[in-house]
Amino acid sequence: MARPVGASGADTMRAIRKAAIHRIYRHGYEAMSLRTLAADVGLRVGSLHNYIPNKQEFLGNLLDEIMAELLLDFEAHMADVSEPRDALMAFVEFHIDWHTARKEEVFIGNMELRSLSPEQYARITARRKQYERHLRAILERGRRKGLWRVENPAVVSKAILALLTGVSNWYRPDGKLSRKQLTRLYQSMVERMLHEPEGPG
Amino acid sequence: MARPVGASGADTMRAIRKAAIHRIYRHGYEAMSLRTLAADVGLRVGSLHNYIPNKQEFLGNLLDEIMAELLLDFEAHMADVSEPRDALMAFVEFHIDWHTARKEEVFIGNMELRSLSPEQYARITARRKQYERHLRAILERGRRKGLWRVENPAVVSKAILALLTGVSNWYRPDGKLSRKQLTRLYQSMVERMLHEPEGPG
Amino acid sequence: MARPVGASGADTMRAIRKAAIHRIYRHGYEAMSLRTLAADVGLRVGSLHNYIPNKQEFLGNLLDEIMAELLLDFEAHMADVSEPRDALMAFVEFHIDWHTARKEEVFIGNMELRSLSPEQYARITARRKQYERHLRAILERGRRKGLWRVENPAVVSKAILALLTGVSNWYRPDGKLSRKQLTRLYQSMVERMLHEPEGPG
Amino acid sequence: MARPVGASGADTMRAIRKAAIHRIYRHGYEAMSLRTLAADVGLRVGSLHNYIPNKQEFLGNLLDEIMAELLLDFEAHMADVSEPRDALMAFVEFHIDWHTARKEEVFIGNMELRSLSPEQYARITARRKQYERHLRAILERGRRKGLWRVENPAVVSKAILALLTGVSNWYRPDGKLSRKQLTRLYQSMVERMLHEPEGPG
DNA sequence: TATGAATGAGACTTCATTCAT
DNA sequence: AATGAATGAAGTCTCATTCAT
Repeated sequence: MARPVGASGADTMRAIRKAAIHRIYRHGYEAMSLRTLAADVGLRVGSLHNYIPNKQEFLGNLLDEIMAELLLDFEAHMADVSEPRDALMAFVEFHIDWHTARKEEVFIGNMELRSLSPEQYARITARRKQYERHLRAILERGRRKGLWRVENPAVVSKAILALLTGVSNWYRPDGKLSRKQLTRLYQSMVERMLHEPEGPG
Repeated sequence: MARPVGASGADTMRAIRKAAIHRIYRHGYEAMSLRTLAADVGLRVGSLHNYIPNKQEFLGNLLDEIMAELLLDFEAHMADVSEPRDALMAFVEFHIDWHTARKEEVFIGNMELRSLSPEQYARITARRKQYERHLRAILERGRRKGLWRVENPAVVSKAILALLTGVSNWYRPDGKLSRKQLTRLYQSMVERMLHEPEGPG
Repeated sequence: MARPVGASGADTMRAIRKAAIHRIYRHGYEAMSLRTLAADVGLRVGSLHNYIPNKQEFLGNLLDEIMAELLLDFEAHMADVSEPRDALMAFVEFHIDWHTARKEEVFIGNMELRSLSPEQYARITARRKQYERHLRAILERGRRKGLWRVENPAVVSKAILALLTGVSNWYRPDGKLSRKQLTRLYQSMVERMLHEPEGPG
Repeated sequence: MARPVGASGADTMRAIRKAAIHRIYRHGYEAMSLRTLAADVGLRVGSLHNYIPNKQEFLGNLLDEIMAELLLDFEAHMADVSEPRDALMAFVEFHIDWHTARKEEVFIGNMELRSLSPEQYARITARRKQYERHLRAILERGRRKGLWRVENPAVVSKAILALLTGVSNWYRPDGKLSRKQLTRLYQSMVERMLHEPEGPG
C-alpha cells in the first residue's frame, strides 16, 4: 500500500523510538514484542523492518543515541563552568534535570545493558564510563584545590552517582517538590558528603 | 524415567532457586528460559514443573522470599540497638553487608518488579516499603532527639537508600576495599549528609 | 518464509475450517492437534495463528457459524410454508437434508458442546434451542388446529429431533436408500407418531 | 507408603472407574487427565498405574464392561418375554430405564468409540451391534406375525434406537415426568410409529 | 512504504508413563 | 500399595523475520 498522507519516514522513526522507550521502560526489552510496538505507531509488524534492521540492533542504536545525547547535553551544560565547586553544583543540577526529565531513557540506559550483544555493550558502556569520568575529574580537581577531602574518589564518585540517579526511581513531576527545590536539596546533600565532619569523627 | 538414586526434592528446589537467581541477575527474567534453567540443575524442562507451578508464580515466590529474608535478617540485626545514631550506623552496616553478600538477590529484587503480575507486585513492594519505613523511622527519631537536621525525611531516606544500594552495582569481593572499610566509608558519608554544614552555606 | 505466489487468506481460512471439521468429526476436538490441522492445509503450525486466535476460540467460532448457517438455511427453506402439516413435513425434509449433506458439521455441533467455554456454550446452545423451538411451534400450531394429538410437546419435539438426527449416525450417500426415499420414510414415521392410535391403545 | 487403613484394592478400582466415567462424560476421554483422575480418588498419578495398565487400555476395558453389563441386564430383563409386542414394550422400558439410570455410561459408550484403538473398536462395536440386533429381531418377529408393518426394519430399528436413546440427552431424575410416565409415552410413540396410518397416506 | 502470508525457532506447559524407594 | 522424582513427547502459542505484492 502507499504511504498514508502526512506520514514522513523521519516522523515514523521518531514515533517508533518513543514507543519503544516507553515499552522497554515499562516491561523490558525482552518483553517488548515488535508486533505491539508496530501497533503503537499504527503499523503492522512487517512494516517495522522498513525502519529497523532487527530488534537487537535497534536496541543497541537506541541506547547509543541516548548516551550520546546525554553526553552532548552534558558538555553544553558545562561549557562555561570552570571552578570545581561550581562544576560540582552544575553536575548535580544537570544530572537531576536529565534524570527527571528523561526518566525512561535513563532507566533503560541503565537496565538494558544486559540485553546487549558484547559489541554493543562495549560501545555503550564506554560512554557511561566517560560520563562517570567527568564527575570524578571534578572531584579530583576540587581535592587538589583543597576544597574538600575525598579519600577515595573512585568510590565517592560512584556513591554520588547512585545518590543522584536514585531520584529517577521515585520522582514525579507533580510531586511536592519542584525540580529546583529538589536540585537544591541534593546539592546540599552532596556538599555535606564532601565536607569534613567537625569533630574527630 | 524414574527417580534416580539419591534424588531429593528439597535439594533440587534449592538448586533451582539459586540457578534462577543467577540467570535472572545476568540476563533478566524474560531472557531466562526454563529449558536452560532446568539444564543448570541437571533436569529436563518438564521436570521443572514438579517444583514450580509456572514461570510467573516462580518469579513472584522468589522475590517474595528474598524480601522476606531481607526483613527477617534486618530485624535480627537491629534487635539490640536503640539509640538513633547507633541504629543508623547499624542500618548502613546491615544494608551494605546484605547488598554485597547477596548482590544478585538484591539486584533482581529491585529490577524485576516490572515482570510481576499486579498481585505479586503489590505483595512484594509492600515488603520493600516496610524496609524503607524502618530507615525513615530511624531518621525521624534522630531528628526528634536533635541529633541531626533532616528537612525532608521522605527524600533523604530515599537518597540514603539509593546511595547505599548503589554499592551492589560495582562491589567485588576481591576489590581494593574490604567490606569493613567500605562500611566505614559509607557510614561516614551518611553521617556527613545528615550533618548541618558549618557555615551559612 | 515470505508469502508464496498465489496465497490467499480467504481460501486458506475456508480450507482450515473444512479440515478442522473433518478432524473433529473423526477424533474429537481434544484429539485434533493444531500441527496436523496445519499440515492438512499445507501450513506450518505457527502460520495457523494468522487465521485463528487460539484453539478454543476457533472451536467456538466454528460451532457458532455452523449453527448460524443451519438456522439461516432453515428459515430460507420454510419461507413459503404456512400450514402446520406442510411445515412439519418441510421440517423433516430440511432436517434430513442438512443432517445427511452436512453430517460432520451436525455431529460436531452436537458433540463438542462439552469442549466449549461457558460463554461459548451459552452462545451456541441458544441457537440450538431456537431451532428446537421452531419444531415445537409447528407441533403446537398443529395441535391447536386439531391436526394431531400431542400430549407433551416438549418431549415429543425432543423425540422427533432425536429420531431425525439419528440418521446422520449411519447414513451413507451411497447406501440403499436415496435421500428422497429416506425423507419419505421418516416423514411417514413422524406422521404416525403424532397420529392417534385407532383402537383403545 | 503402606496402604491406608480401610482401603481395599477392589474398592479403589471401583472408585477409579466411577470417577473416570464421570470425567469422560463431562469433558471427554482426551480431556481427562490421569493426574486429576488420581486426585478424584485420593491418589497420586503414579499410584494409578497399580490399577490400570495405561490410559488407552483403561478406556477400552471401561467401555467393554459397560456394554457387557448392558447386554447382561438386557438378557435378564427379557428372560420371560416371548410375544413380539410384549418384547417391544419390554425393550422400550429396558432401554429407557438403562439410559436414564446410567446416563453417563451410555453417553460415553456412544461417544468415545472414536477414541478407541481399532482392536478395541471392533470388540466394543460388536456388542453394540448385538444389542441392536435384538431390537431388529423383535421387529421382524412382529412383522412375520403381522402385528405391524415395517417396510425397512434396518432403518426402523435404527430410528427407534435413536428416538429412545435421545432421552438420555435431556432426562433429569427430578424432572416433571416420572420414569414410568416417560416409558409409557415412549412406548406409545413407538407403537404408533409401527402402526399403519388409517388413510391412504 | 505498507501489508499479508508464511516460516522456523523456541517458549511455556501438560501429559502419560516409569521406577527406586 | 503408594509416593516422589524424573522423563520424552507432544501440545499450544508467540515471536522475529522474510518477502511477494
